[in-house]
This record gives sequence, structure tokens and C-alpha cells, in this order.
Amino acid sequence: MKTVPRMPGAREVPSAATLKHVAERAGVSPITVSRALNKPAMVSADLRDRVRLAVDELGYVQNRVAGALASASSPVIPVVVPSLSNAVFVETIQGIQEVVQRAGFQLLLGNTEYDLDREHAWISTFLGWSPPGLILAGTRHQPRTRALIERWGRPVVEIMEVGAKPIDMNVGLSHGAAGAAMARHLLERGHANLLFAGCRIAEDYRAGQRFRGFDRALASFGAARRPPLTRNVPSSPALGGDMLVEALRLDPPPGAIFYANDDLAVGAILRAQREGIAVPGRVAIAGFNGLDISGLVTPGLTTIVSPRRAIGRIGAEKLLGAIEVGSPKVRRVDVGFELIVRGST
Amino acid sequence: MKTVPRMPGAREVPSAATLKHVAERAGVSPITVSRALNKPAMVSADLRDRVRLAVDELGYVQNRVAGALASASSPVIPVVVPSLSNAVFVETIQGIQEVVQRAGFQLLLGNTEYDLDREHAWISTFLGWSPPGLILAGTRHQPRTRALIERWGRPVVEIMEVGAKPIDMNVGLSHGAAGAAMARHLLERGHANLLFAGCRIAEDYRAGQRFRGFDRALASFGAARRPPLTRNVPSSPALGGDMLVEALRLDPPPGAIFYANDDLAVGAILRAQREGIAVPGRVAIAGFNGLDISGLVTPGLTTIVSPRRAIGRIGAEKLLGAIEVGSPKVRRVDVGFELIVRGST
DNA sequence: GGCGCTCGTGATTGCGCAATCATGATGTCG
DNA sequence: CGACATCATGATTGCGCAATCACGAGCGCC
Repeated sequence: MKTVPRMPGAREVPSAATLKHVAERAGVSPITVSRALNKPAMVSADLRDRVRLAVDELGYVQNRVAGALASASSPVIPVVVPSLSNAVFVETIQGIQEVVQRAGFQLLLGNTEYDLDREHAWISTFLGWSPPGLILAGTRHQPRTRALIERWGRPVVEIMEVGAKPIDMNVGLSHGAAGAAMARHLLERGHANLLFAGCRIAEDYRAGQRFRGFDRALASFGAARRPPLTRNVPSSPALGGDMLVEALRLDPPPGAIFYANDDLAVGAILRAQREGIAVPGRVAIAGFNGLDISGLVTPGLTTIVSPRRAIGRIGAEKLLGAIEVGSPKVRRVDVGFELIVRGST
Repeated sequence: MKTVPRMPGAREVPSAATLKHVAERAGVSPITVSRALNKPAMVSADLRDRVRLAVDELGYVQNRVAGALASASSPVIPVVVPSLSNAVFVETIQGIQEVVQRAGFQLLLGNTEYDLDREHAWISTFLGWSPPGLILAGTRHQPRTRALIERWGRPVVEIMEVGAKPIDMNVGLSHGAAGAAMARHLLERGHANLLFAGCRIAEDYRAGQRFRGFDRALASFGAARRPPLTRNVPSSPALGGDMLVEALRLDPPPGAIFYANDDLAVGAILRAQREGIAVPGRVAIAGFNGLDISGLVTPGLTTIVSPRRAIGRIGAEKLLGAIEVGSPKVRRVDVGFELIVRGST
């Protein structure tokens, strides 16, 4: 038995059905099959049916990789977020998913854990998939990241906060304004010695923006300002409880605590309940995000609702619009926020 | 000015740096650049450095699409889950992400919303990306889906529950056993007229398995059995509270309610607190999942911890192992569960 | 000192599809 | 009724990369 002389470039035959096989079976050219599947309107009903039949008979599965290479664009939308532990990003992703899925796109998910080096790595990798566009959480990136994206030149949406100079499009809310609104509310309610409490506010700079908005508002109202209470571990309800206990040992003890997010704030309310700390009698508590559970604890949590699902949806819609018809006139959407006052303040 | 005669197949030049450009700049052949980037160990240190330099100078970004086409395999791991609203799946995804990211793979995410037609569509689409493997939540699929995957022939891990006849590998826990364990616990505590309460247990068949395990255990202990209380909307804490109120109007009222998940159960405890319903005095409450918040409410929620992050991690590790060295001997891993008894029962 | 070995590098080829242009059939209008 | 537009379909080509095989240099070994 002679060894078969293999030519350079020869390789194992994977033997899955390809366009060509479908075409032969349907008695048409490969390109017609391609059109019947991707642009059915361009093909007569008769051929379309024959192609469909052949596809079913062969169990043909389109090779997206080859399609993407040939067209220099693939039906994926990369989404880069800083965390999946935070329900906010999960819900935003769901909003994105709703929209892009309907348009036939798939989500490529990258999680940076609030690390800008990792963000750069994700984006660089994702660009190698020839996506038609890109969705990023946040408007802060390394200069090289920004340069990479700008050179690339396709539509980009930065979501979550409205930023000073977005790369392309931007959908979010002003976290500074949200912080200021909460400061105003707490002062109007007569609370004094207001304290901001959060986790990793250097990395989670949106929390930092809320603090600065809060702090500036205190200054403008002539109220006492104090440094934020922070921890360098991820947010969790249990931690919110711990921070409550710690805060109450400060001198002077805070009359109200504005937590960076609802996870922490809900944890504080539950802890207060366990330990018999009167809320808002001894200390008022407020949060940010408007998670469902904020309305179920006792007392109900005063919080600011961020329309995160809408952010995802609108961001995705703007991206798809830009992909189809080129960049739009409105580059920035401020979706705003809503203060919900409940028993905790 | 004459129009340039374009040959068939000619197209716009996208003018981004390619392997060839890097190769010219580094003074080596394109294949050496490919190796320097993908299999650095095969290339001498000298050439490796020259290639790295050229890559940086040109801002070269690897075209993953072309690589995937040439190698018939792409560095993505598709993950298909039934829901993102449920924290369980999000945490499982995080576990998967941790592992596959370290190995250089990216996550392609598909959400079926508990719809098996949509599951088939996702999987079919995903196979077109030539992934080296696949992770699916659940062991129930349409026959055509199973056939599609089996014909495809690459490693697959089904996660969440241990199933009767997995396609390939399987990592999860026995939800029937978990339900039975909770029945035993509630009976031991002296509760009677036990009720199971859940949402969409036809679609969320794992919740159904918990109910059946629960119900069979009641039968085996000679305790009273009753049909589950169900709702055909997604789970939420608010709904758990509503279902508590409804359950207490039943005749006879339940002495304990085993909720299909912690979201519902936590909502029930919060509602009981608001309305002054004694837990566990008037009714005991138990959940499933072991979310963090279950330990923070008052009373603490008795629940069963599902090691979901571990499921994700182990599932991903098994998949990567199978991708590298072929399918392993151990096809099924039962990660078990843990009953946490707290004040609510 | 010649044989075979490993190691690093290069030349050739094709992965499966869609973009482009070409063509034939049909319709449209003055 | 003929010139031309419109439509559906096909032929050719290349997207950018990695698999395969080829080959030469350096090495150890009997």
C-alpha cells in the first residue's frame, strides 16, 4: 500500500455539508444558495423552496466564519462590561440582547473586572472578529485603546454614563447629577452629617462621580462635607451591613448614609433591622440603582432608579442604526434618572 | 478619466495591517509571524522579538475570522442558558468565564428564555462558528437538536442538573434529591401540610424536578401531598410575597412553603415581615439556591445551596480537557448540594 | 565520518463563503 | 416594434490565515 502523496496545503476533509453541496442538491449555483439564505428577497420563490429543502435534507449549517471572512464583517456585537457581579450590567446586557438578537446578531461578552488593561485586551481581540460595531460600558479608556478604536473606524456606543468626549455615540446618565439630587433630598429631609459609602470607587469611577456630585451639592448648600467611607472589595449586601456599623462609630455619627449602590444599602437596612437600629430615626439610608428588592425591605429604600435596561436597548438601537445607515446626528442620549423616595429617609 | 476595469472578485481594500505586512516588516515569512503569535515556543527568541516589534509598530490586530477558517476551529466557547434574569445562571456563566478566559477563549452567549426552539436556533448558529466545544444549560433538548450536536461530534458539556443520558459530558446536581432533602427537613421540624410554590415549572423543569423529589419524599414519609402552587410569570421577590398571601388562604393553610428559588422565598420573608406574619410560627419558609441575601433577611432563610459557580468552573474545565486531549473517562460529575438550616424553618 | 535525529524556518495550498461583474430573460415605453 | 431598463441567476475571484510538507543546519551516536 503506497502512501498517498499529499500536496502541500492538503488536509483532512471535515465532510460537513457546505454551500456547494446544497447547491448541487438543489440544482443551482452556490451563490444562489447564499442569497436564498441571506437575502431571500433577491431569489424567486421557486428556487428559495428548493434551496430550503436541500438545506433540510443535508442538515446544512452555515459556516459563519467563512461568511465573515468573505464579507469582512461578522454578525456579532462585542460588549465589554466591567463586572457581571453587579445586576446593573446584567440587566443592561439583557436590554442589548433583546435588540441585537432581533436583528440577527450575537453577543460576544467581555468582562474586564474594572481593569483597563484587560479592557484593551478584550477590545483588541474583539476587533479581530470583524464586528460591525462595538458596545463599551464606560467612557474612560486608556489612550491606546481609544486610538485603536478610532483607527478601526466603525460605530461604537459607550454606555452607562454620559461622558465629556465620547469616541462615537454615548448613552447614559449623569452620575454627578444623580449624586447631587440625592444630597438635595437628604438635606431637605433635615438630615445632617451626610456620609457617602461605597466600594472601590477609584475603579468604579461612576460611583466616584456620584460621590463628587453629592459632595459638590453639599458644598453648594453649605452643609458639612466629609470624606467617603470606602472599602477595597466588591460590593455585597453583607458588606453594606458592616459599613453601617462602622459608620455609626464615626464622630459625629452620620445622620444619613448615601450608599454607592442598592446592594450595599439593602444590606444596611437588613442589618439595621437585625440589630434594632432605627431607620431613618437614628440614621437614614439611601441607595442607587432601583433594584426590585429596594421596594420590599422594611423600611422601603429611598433610591435613584437608573434606567439600565433602557440604556442597553437604546445603545443597541443606536449602534444598529449606525451600522445600517451610517452615523447619526444625535451622538449623545441622556436617559436621566428618577429619585424614588421611600421610608428609609 | 477612464473607469478602471475591475476584475470579478475585486473589492475595496480594507487596508488594515495583515500578517503579510508584519512579516515584511520583520523580514520573515508570514507563517513565522503566525507561529510567533500563536505558538511562541516554536520560534527562536530573536525572531519572536522582531515579530513583536513589527506587530506593535503596525498596530496589527490578528484577524480571528481568517484564523478560524483556516484551522476549522475558533477560540470561542458558546454557552446557551435559559435565562439571564436568574442570578444562578449569571454566576454559572462567571464560573465558566473565569476558566475559559484563562485558556484564551471567548464566550458567545445565547439566551433561550426557556424556549427549546430558540435553543435549537442558537446552537445551530453557534456551530457555524466552528467552536471547539459547547456548553449547554440543561439536558433536555429537542430530538433534532440532539441529533445536530451528535452529528457535529465535538465535546459538549451539559450543566446544571445531572441527567439520565447526557450527550457527552454532564456536570450538575440532582434536583430531585434536593427536593427530597428539603421535604425531610421540613417534616423533621414538625411542619405539616407542606406546599411547593414556583413559577413556570413546566419550562423551568429543574424546578419541576425539585417538586417531584419533594412530593415523592412526602409520599414515602406518609405525609400529606398537595399540588404545587404555580404562576406563569417569571420569578421575582415581589411575586414570592404575593404567593405567600395566596398560600395562606388555602384550606388547610400550609405549615411550610418550599419555594422553587430564593428570589421568591426572600420576597415571602420580606412580605411576612411587613404584614406581621410569623415565620416560622405561622408558616415556615424555605428556598433553593443559597443566594447571599438569604442569610441577611430576618429570620434567615433555610435554603439549599447549589454550587453554581463550581458547576460553571468544573464544566468549563472538563470541556477544555476534552478539547485538548479527547473525551475523558469521567463523563458525569454530581457536585451535590448543601442544606443550610436557618431561622425560617 | 556518515547516518539519522531534532529543530527552526519557509513555500504552497485551500478553508467556505460573499463581492463583484456578466449575462440572459422579461418587461416597458414611446 | 425596437431600444432600453429591470430582474434573477451565474462565473470568477480573493478575504487572511494555518495546515501540510519540504528542507537545511546543527547535533549525537555508533
